[in-house]
Amino acid sequence: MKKIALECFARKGYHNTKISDIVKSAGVSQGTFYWYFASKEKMTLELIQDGREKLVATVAKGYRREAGTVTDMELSTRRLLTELFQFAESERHLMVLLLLKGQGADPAIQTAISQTWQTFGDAFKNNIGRASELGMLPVDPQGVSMRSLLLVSLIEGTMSKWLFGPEHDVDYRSEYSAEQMAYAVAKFEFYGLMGDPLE
Amino acid sequence: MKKIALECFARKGYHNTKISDIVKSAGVSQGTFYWYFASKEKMTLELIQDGREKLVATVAKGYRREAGTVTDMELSTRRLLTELFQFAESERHLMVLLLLKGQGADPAIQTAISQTWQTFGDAFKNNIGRASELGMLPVDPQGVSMRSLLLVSLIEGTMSKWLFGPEHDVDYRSEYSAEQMAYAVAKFEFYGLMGDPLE
Amino acid sequence: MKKIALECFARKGYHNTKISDIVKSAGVSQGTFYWYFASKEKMTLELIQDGREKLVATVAKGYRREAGTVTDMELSTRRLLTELFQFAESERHLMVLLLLKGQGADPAIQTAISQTWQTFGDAFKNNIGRASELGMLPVDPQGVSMRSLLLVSLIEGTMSKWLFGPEHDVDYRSEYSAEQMAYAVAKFEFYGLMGDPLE
Amino acid sequence: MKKIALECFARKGYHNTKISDIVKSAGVSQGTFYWYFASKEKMTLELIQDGREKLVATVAKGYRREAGTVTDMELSTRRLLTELFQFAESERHLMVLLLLKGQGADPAIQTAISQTWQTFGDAFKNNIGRASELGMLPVDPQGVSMRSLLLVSLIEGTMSKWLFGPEHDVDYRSEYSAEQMAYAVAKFEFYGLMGDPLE
DNA sequence: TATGAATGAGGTTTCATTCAT
DNA sequence: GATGAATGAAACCTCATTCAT
Repeated sequence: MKKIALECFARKGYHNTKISDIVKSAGVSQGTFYWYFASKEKMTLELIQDGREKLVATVAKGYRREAGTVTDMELSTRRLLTELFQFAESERHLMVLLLLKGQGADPAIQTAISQTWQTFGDAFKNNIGRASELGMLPVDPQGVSMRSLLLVSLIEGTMSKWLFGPEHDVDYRSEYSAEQMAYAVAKFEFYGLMGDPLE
Repeated sequence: MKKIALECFARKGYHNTKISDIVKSAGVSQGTFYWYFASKEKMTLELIQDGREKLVATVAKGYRREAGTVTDMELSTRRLLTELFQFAESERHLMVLLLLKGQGADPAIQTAISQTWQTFGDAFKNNIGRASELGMLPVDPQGVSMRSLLLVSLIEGTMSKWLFGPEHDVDYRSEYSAEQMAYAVAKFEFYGLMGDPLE
Repeated sequence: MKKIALECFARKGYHNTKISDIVKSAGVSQGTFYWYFASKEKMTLELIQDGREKLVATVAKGYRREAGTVTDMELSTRRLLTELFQFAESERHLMVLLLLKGQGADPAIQTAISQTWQTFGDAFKNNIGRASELGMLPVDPQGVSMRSLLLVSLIEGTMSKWLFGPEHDVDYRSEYSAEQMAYAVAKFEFYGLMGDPLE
Repeated sequence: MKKIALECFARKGYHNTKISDIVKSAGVSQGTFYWYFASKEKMTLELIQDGREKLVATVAKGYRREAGTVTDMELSTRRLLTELFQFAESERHLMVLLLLKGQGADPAIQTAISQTWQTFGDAFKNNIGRASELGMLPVDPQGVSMRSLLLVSLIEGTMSKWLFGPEHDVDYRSEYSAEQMAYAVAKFEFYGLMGDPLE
């Protein structure tokens, strides 16, 4: 039932998904929903909690960075991004909740989503910090928080647009593969628009 | 009344803002709302339409790019971004609707918001295209669409995080000024993490 | 609408009275109920509050006791009880809520009813206290609280049985008039079963 | 399970006690309830039936009145009341259902409770009748029904207030013992407020 | 222009009861 | 005997919208 609810949320948003929609799709009665979940809100929080765990696991799995040259760093970033984009693709309905449709929901849900992204962002912030200390990145007087802000914005934004396109369509498929995205984003992350993409 | 509605939407989201909230804040009666607007949805669409015009005007105003060196380009980008961040700051309530809280709303509203961002993105896409043709940017085999995707994601994301912080709080104030953000984003846009920020 | 609700409560009890019953009797829509009252509970509390005020006013009106002989006291008690029984008869629906049907309701309502009877009981307690001090009543070693407990129990109980009969029927009418009840209760109050009722 | 149900009813009232509450307290499943009882209502009726039998037995046990003087009568009344108050104390949860919380229940249950009290009242009525015939009580032109009404009201009311206090709290304990109550009520019953309580 | 009482469809949630295992 | 998942009717309540004044 959770899976069905997730799809409904993805397609119609939190508020526009009625319990009756979910149970109709699941082929059970209204009462059954309340046998499994205390309320609509509680169920959504479970959904987000589940999603957060998967997302964090993916980040942890992707982040195997051996210290070394900038090229090593770029490579390992590419590996992480590939994992991330692949995960996002395989969990579109979850991502639409986390990236977009949670916005219309109730405060408790918003908070849960924000925390998820904060956990996500922290992983990147730590990494940039470590890389700076190792002298692999130029020192930034505005500190690590600005850089991680830029970085996370970039990743969240590209993920969202790659998955759902400009219209936020759940069934949108980009012309680019997860690997291509990871390559392009990693390149941009390190070298910006000036980076030689052919290199 | 529009202004008040915008603030309500910004604070509570579209669905959680009731007509009765708006009119109570405005000090008028329910009926009066329906004398001015055909419906909640229509009013919101007006709000977005107004916002789109202002946003486009700001982009148009900021984009005065004289062809020249990459440094010229960076400079003019910085000017545009400064305008944008300043505009966003002065129109927080509008931006929260466009960037975040429109997500919970009805399809027509979502579409209007998407179109607004598409208009926004097109301006950047055209510019990158022209710059590539003039040989100011390395040629990218994945074309201009990937680059504008990255760029717009970066700008939208940083704007959102700068304005509302990690918790999406309407009253959040960043430690960075609009100018600082514009500088950092422009730098990152052109040179990525490797760009020497002290240069 | 309050009046209609009171009658419904009187006939069916709090829980067995649905909002739909009330509005159907009133000939309005469900929504209208919620225009006037915040909730079923809030409305019932208003009902009880209104009732308490009337009840207290009646007690105040009836209690004009000039110090004097025991016969004076009995007479003034009879006057008070007459007022009370007449009031109860004219407000049957209120009394059924206060005396009986409030029992099935929610905690807040129960509390409000309890407080009403406490206010009621205090009036009697004060009076017995004063009468004892003036030497009009034999001194009771168990103090005034036992006596007022007995007295209030007697009055509440007889009122309830006189109004609604053994079956708690709202439409029950006793064979005794309010005056007859007041006479009998006052007699019993002062002399018990041994009091010569013909005197 | 009946015992547990009785306690639940006593604490929360009939309607506010859910089957799920009862079975949770009993440590069995919902289905088990319906293996033992046909329905919530039927079970409650059983509860009341059981209670009625015990109550009647208590009255029967207490009522051993030898004809004689008024003092004999007062004494035997005191004995009966002592039995009654002791029984009530030992069966608080039953009494709260019979005296108070049955009010919110369904018609069939109300009727069963009313009948219980009628049975109860009849015992007293018969007794007063016999005492009047034997010339032990002054003749009352309003007949025996008024007197028994007063008497039963007094007893039910004092029992209720003694057991549960002004707030109808199941766990309330009066400062008076069952014997003290019986003494005071019997005194009041025969001599009213004028009775010399020290005699 | 402006009011505010009235509407009613539809939302989430409750809970006594059933039934296959 | 006992379970617990499943049911569905019906409850309370919400809120965008209407309309007589």
